[in-house]
Amino acid sequence: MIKITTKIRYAIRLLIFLAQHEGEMVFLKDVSEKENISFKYLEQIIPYLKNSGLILSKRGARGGYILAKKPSQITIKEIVQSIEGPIAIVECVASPEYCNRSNNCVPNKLWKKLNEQISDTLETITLEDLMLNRISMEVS
Amino acid sequence: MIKITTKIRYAIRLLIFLAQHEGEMVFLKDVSEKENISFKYLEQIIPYLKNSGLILSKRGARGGYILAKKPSQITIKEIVQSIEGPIAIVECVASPEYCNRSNNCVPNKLWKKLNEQISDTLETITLEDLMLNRISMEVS
DNA sequence: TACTATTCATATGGTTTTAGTAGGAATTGA
DNA sequence: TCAATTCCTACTAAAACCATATGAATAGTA
Repeated sequence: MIKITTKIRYAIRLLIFLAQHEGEMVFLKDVSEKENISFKYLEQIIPYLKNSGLILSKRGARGGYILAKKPSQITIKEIVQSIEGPIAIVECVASPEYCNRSNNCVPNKLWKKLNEQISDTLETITLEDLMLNRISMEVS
Repeated sequence: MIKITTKIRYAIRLLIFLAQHEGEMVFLKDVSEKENISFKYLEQIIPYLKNSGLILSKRGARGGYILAKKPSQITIKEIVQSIEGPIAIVECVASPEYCNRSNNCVPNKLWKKLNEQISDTLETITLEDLMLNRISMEVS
């Protein structure tokens, strides 16, 4: 049903690593080794984060990556969306024209609610929150 | 990331159909035609719902299906779980032994929170709520 | 200049999941 | 006996997922 892909999980761990080394240029090689994630796979994740303006890069020897914003200004939602585009647990919540049943579809409201809830939760949590272990388990 | 499969969506529509014909034996053929869902695919979804005690069946001519409980006593969570088992957006929230990082894993708490939130939401909504369009969009 | 370390770009491949289709056996009512 | 229905199981095409592989481009440094 509802699975978080490795791409997203790796992206978050990568960004947390960058956050923990704020100010320094970080080599992907180091992230790969310390976090034990395939270097080549990480390389494929990077472009999404760059295109969304979450990280900056520098090429060549002594190059690397660095956060483009402060950890407190990067939400989990941004990270997810940078990789997978708009959050849509079913097609029709993002594109009503996708399904002609949309108008009088009984379950539609359920999916919309769930979608908003997930979206809201991911939006309220930032990289900084993760770093500082500042996640309350209470339902907000 | 987080997609609702057709199996789950079809199951819910099937059950709503049964709920709308409470008391009658319903032919799968009718559900298939009225809801415009592949008959053969629906047939494959049925066993999950039967095994979870959500529906009862009668074989042979003039057989069919009927809800095993009142719509107010069937939660969306039950339906989802009947098809996909425990709700776990990442393996480690259901089976901590799955990943040895679990102990000091920074994102873990995020996934746990999101998982619980989804699980809670699905648990509070019943088939009856869907039928009566009784889904509030406010975040509870 | 040559070398090395790094990012960047693109192609390829194996496995699993998804979303069905298909055929026929078993059961039951008329 | 027949027709209508559920039940059971096998098969398949396409997509998604999770990588691996190769090499080009870039930049610092000796």
